[in-house]
Amino acid sequence: MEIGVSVVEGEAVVLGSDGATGTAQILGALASMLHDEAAEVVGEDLKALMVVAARSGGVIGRRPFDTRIASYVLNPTLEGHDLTALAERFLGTTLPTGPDATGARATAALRLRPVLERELEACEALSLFRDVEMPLLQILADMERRGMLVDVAMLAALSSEYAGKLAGMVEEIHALAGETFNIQSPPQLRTVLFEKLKLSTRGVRRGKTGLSTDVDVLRKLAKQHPLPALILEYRALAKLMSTYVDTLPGLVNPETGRVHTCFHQAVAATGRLSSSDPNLQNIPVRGEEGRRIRAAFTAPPGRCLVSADYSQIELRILAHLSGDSALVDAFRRNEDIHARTAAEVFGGLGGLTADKRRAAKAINFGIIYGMGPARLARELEIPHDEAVGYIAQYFSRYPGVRAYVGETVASARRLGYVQTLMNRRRYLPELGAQDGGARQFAERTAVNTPIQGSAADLIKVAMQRVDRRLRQDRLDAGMILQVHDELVFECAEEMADPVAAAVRAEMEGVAQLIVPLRVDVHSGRNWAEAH
DNA sequence: CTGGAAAGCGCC
DNA sequence: AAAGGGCGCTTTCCAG
Repeated sequence: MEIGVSVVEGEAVVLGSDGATGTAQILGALASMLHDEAAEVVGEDLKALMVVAARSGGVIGRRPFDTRIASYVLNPTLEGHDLTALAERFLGTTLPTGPDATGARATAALRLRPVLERELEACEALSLFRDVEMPLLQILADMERRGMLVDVAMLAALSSEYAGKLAGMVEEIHALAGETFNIQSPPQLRTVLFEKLKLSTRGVRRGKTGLSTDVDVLRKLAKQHPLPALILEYRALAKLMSTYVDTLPGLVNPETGRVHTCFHQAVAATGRLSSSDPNLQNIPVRGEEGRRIRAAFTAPPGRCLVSADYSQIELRILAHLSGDSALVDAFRRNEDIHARTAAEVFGGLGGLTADKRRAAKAINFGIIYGMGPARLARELEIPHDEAVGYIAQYFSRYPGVRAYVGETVASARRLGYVQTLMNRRRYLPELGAQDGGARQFAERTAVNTPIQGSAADLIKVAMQRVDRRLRQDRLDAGMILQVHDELVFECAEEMADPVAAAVRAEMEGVAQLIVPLRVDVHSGRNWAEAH
């Protein structure tokens, strides 16, 4: 049996191969229909359907085909991945919309499958689609359904505490400024800093509307006046308050007492997942207050959280892709990579200082992102020519990386796209742009995307391996979160050790790169402890 | 009133 | 020259 599915306005419309259409409003009926594992379900946004089906014990066939994700794998940055756009692009038909058009839309989904499959085959991405992205669909649905427990009382306590602190800071800031103004308004703040207090604007960057007041600028200004530092402190706390402390409780599902984030599988240009409502991929971790918020993400009594994150996965991928002998050597010896770069760039003499390591870390990341000397100079607060020297020294010590960067950009210009380890493709038409700025941006993207995107490939495969292993071993543990290089599980407290061992083994064994993959695993009562 | 741009910032 | 890659969310501010 073949079923076309179109999810319109959150309502699943099912089309049987006999052509009969119907709106499945009763979830039980839908689930039983989909319980037929022989069914081949074709449609868009199948994850929503899987969440529904899983609730009633149903499955979505053996070989689901999601048209949106197929389109995304073919060309992630294209504007429309919806059925209407795909029908236009691949079938040359204009699809009707609305409640009466569901049958036509489901039919289009069925017709699109063979077309999209041929396209995927043509760019050798069929395996990525069929063996990685489609199996991930069910895993993400399960993760969303499980959700994560949030200690709302803890957040409420933080809220009162922060409210008091913020109120005090507002008074202090207004007193220091000599007037009351909206601290959260960059234009008003700009007036206070540069017109009223007449702070020096030397070296202050400009945005589109005038002088910037962002964190870098305020840090510089802090040397002239006590106000900027206070603003920074206020902003940090206000950010935590409005984005997390006061918002998260409202996103807790009253039936489960948990937050059920939505993972998006066809959004990020590199192949990464994204997360929303709430975004659990940007929960604070740095700083004392950040960790207090993270600690509000917990496991229920008797259970605990296990977190496993890849160590330096992007730099390891750079080592693999470039084959640079020094970089490969460093990882094979399991060295501290930032210390190694510090030694290479600054010489082994004088020993490793905290400053040197911090600088080396900035350079290591800068290379991945295609950083120029100006940015490095700003970040390290050093003269521009010194930054130029460091970058030159880096490339002379890691010549394989230099060659890789050059070859990657050249190949991208020739082909018009770059690819990841699993043939995820990203087209970069801007490489041929007249506008130098746009072209350089595309060149940085050409270098970064294979690295970031390959990391995304690997962790997606890892998710599948770990999920299968946990089921095989009958471990009472469920994956609940993915944060790009980290997986989080909830499990029975006494199972933490075997879960950790299984997770580590599956993650480290996900692929044989020319350097080993390393995973750090921790467990705890809450996410801060487990990190 | 809503929508969107801009600025800013949390994470990897 | 305006900058390192990728996201999502908040607030402000202004236009419709």
